[in-house]
Amino acid sequence: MGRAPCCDKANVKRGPWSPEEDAKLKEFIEKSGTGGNWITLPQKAGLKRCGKSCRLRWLNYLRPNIKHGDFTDDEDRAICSLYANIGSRWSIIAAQLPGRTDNDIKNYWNTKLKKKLMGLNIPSSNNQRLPFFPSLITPPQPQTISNLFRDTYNYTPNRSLTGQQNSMCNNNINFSLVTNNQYSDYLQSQERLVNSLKYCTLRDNLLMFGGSTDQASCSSSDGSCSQMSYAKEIKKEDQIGNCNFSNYEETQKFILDYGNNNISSTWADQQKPNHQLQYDLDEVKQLIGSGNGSSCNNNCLFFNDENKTGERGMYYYLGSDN
DNA sequence: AACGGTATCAACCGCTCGATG
DNA sequence: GCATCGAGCGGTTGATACCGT
Repeated sequence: MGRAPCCDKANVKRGPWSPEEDAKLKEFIEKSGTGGNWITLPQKAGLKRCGKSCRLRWLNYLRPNIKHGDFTDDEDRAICSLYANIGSRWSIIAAQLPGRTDNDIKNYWNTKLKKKLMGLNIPSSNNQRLPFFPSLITPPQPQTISNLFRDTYNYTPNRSLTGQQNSMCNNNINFSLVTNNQYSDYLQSQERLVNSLKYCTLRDNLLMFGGSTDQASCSSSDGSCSQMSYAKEIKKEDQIGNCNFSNYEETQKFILDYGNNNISSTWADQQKPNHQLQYDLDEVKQLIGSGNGSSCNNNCLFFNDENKTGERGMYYYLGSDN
């Protein structure tokens, strides 16, 4: 048995709202509020509409300080950065953009922004290296950086699902070529990576994610840093796609800022690490290779480390050690 | 002017989650 | 612990505006 409908669909009006209905709803809510009950609101307001419809109309169109259209470059950047990190969590993204609704952002993303950022050529056959990078970030780029991202595009769609789940240190979220070879998933991952790259810049051979291009460099201790300081160490022959760190010096230390993973906090809050931990290369390799769902996106390295933190699923910022 | 294809976006649908009894 | 309900969410749809031929 299916769920009971939220209202009598035969007796409610559907489709576009008339100016009269808008005025009625606006006047009622401004006068009486929603009362925390959308289901009974239309009856009280004298509207022949479903409560859900009223709620949507109010939240997306009638409530004060709503902005429509004309997204700014800063808003574009924020949307892309957030999408690259958390995916299509439109309500969370909207919460970071005052005056914007989740519906608006979703529509904007699906109809404009996505296309604006997608300059991708779809491979005509499997195992084909994908060209994409030069069209999105203005050349010339330092060779090491180019190679870093080019190497992430060794697409091998026929790889087996068996075996260890490799985390992908490619500045992407859930770039799961190994665990999921569905082509659509691959495209989605690509899209997010492209979105990340669109808004990264180079400063002193460091890769900067998010924020404005003139954002000052910072130490890894202040928590606002979004730099991936190890980028300059990557060599062409490194196998970044499966997190092979073989070209790192064994004595190299990784500073990992201990962050929080409270998704409901504001975006700014999530950028503030609480403290730092220091790992050597072996530890990092071990954590990444543990197969416990570890992953890497933007400058965040996700893994479980119960030994040091006593908690699971926390994430860390890969900071600078120099 | 007519037509077909595409883009846009408001609105809907169905699901999940948390609150409540 | 379970059932029920409403709010909220993300995906999808459909009307229509726009554009090219």
